Amino acid sequence: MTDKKENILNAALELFAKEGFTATSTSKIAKKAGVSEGLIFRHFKNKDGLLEAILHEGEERIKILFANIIFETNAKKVIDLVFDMVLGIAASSDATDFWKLQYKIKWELEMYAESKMEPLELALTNAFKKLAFNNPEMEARSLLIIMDGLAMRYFLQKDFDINSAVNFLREKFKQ
Amino acid sequence: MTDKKENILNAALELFAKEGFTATSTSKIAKKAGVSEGLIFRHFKNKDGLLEAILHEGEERIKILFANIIFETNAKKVIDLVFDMVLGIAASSDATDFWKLQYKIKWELEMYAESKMEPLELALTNAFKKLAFNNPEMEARSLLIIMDGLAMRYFLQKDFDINSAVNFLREKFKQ
Amino acid sequence: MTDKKENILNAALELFAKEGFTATSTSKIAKKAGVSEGLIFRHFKNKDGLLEAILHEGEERIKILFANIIFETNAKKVIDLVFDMVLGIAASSDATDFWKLQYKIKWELEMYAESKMEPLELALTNAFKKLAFNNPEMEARSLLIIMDGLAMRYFLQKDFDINSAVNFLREKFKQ
Amino acid sequence: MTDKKENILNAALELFAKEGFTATSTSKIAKKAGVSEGLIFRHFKNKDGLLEAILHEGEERIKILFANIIFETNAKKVIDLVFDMVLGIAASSDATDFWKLQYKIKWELEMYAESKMEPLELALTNAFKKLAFNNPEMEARSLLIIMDGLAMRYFLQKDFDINSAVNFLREKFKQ
DNA sequence: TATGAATGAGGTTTCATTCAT
DNA sequence: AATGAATGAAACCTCATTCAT
Repeated sequence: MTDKKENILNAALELFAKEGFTATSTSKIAKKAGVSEGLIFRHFKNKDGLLEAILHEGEERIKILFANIIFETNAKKVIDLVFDMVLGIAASSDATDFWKLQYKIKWELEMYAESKMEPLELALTNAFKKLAFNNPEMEARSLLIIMDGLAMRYFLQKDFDINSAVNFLREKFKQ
Repeated sequence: MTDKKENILNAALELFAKEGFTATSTSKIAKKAGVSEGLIFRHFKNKDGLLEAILHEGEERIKILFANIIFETNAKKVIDLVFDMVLGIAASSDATDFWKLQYKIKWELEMYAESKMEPLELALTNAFKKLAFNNPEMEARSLLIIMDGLAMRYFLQKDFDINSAVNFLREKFKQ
Repeated sequence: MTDKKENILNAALELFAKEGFTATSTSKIAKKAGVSEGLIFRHFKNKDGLLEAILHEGEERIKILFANIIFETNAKKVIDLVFDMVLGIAASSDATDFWKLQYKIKWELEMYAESKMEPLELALTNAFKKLAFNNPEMEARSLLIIMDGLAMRYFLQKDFDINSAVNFLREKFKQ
Repeated sequence: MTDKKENILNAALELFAKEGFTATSTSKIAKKAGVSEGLIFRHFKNKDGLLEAILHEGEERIKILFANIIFETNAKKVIDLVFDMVLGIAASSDATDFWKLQYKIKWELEMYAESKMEPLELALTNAFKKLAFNNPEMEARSLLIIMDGLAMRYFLQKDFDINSAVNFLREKFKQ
């Protein structure tokens, strides 16, 4: 991948995450990337293609992130890792941009990537089963719902204290 | 308020909730409302002014909704009512539009109306205190975070079974 | 004439003089006049009609102004009065608005009301003839041209010292 | 500069001069220039930017015009050249458009470009000094005021005979 | 007489996209 | 691969004007 193509991808990720897909114009992206507007279309065909490319790169990244959790065999550790993942979002501005885009796009395009989450839900279900929870499926689903709630707050509430919230909920899932 | 003004407000609410604020053009709103485009600007000055008007109406509606919970004295009932409220979202398409807009706008404009939620958080804190929970503040906050997670799933995941999720989590908060 | 009609006329005069005819919207006039926009059209049929009304009032005012000069029999006094008239423009903000509008409209609509000036030119020609000038017609015409130049500077040049310019030119016409 | 950019500039100059800045729509300019409306904004950002570009080109043109007068050392010739300049306006339709725009814009935007005229006023003052006039500063200023008066008449009065007026006034300044 | 709701045409500007180079 | 000129459609908004009350 050429430098300029990367620049476009990075600029678009940042802008889509900050302002949303529709509200970000290709000209703004080109300017931020230090590139002519035409080049965006040469590389990605159209604005949708650019988004697709970003989302595709995102999927790869998510797969890697999830892999670390899915291949964990210690049940308690699995649950802990899920909570850690949320804390990880807040750890780097890069990760923040990345996840914020994922959520913003979800809302703007109204699609919840259930399939992407499935392996994680399965891993969690399995962990809760091992820990002899009554309803491991629902337990797993609930945990992921909470993750979404936490992420939402972190992204949208200026002074949200994500650490104490995560710690508190972590305890709740140790029964 | 004249009929046509109402029509505009209704059309805009529906379209903003379905397509988002930026992606909805004033001409689309006018067409749906059966009204000339200019009338939107006569009544609301701006597209922003139209949004503000809708959001303002929304605040009033939220105040009423919350009042029913806040003035409940039975602690267990308070918590139950919060869960019921989430179920209420799914009960009518009108309520769905209303709440979906609230969430979509939050994401598009990146603002979490913390202040609006404060009275509810206080009422919940008080309820958990009465029920002798260890950390009533965090318990209340967590419950609201979960509400956000549930709403998010309901709006974005096609086949999400909100009822069973709510029922399961409801139990979790009975310790 | 009703109060409100007068208000419209005054507001329009002021705004047309300040911002020009095209650049002044009927809604701005209505707001400044403290009147509904519709009333402008009730009284004056349309925006052009409003301008016409103002211009018509202006003609009356000009006739009166000119009368004082035209009926003067002392030749030297006639010339002096023309110079005094220019100084008079600067004397009151009301007169400034009035004349500024006359000039602005001339430029915007590209019409020089020669006929309006004819009696004045005739009076001046006659005065110069009495004073035995070689070419009284051209002398009169030149004086009026100078008046236009002076007015233009007064209206458009921030720090223009109209008094000293008038005094200097006044001497020039005493040969 | 591309052909189309030039076309826009020319069309705008002509239309602004004929109809005024506010009254000329960008769509009219585009049509006359044989160009898409969007191109105006790509090249000049704004309608204001387009005007600025025209005015900027105008300044350059004025500088060149004035240079010929300012570097003249023969005092009588300097004064003659100023009168010639006015006659020059009427000589070509291109020059007419150019100067008409300068005047129209002055009136529409209410700004007299004193600084632009300063070098000319200085040169004239110097000329009158050399010719031993009593008050060379005022003499120079008056001459320029008269130029404005002449230009105004030429542009606004249908049948104005600029030649005889210029010739007459030219004599007046030979004392 | 006076208002205020309403409109349709047209205004400036932005946008995604194409194309010649 | 990369640019920059160019476009047409559509965006938001303003305007003069009409009409029912």
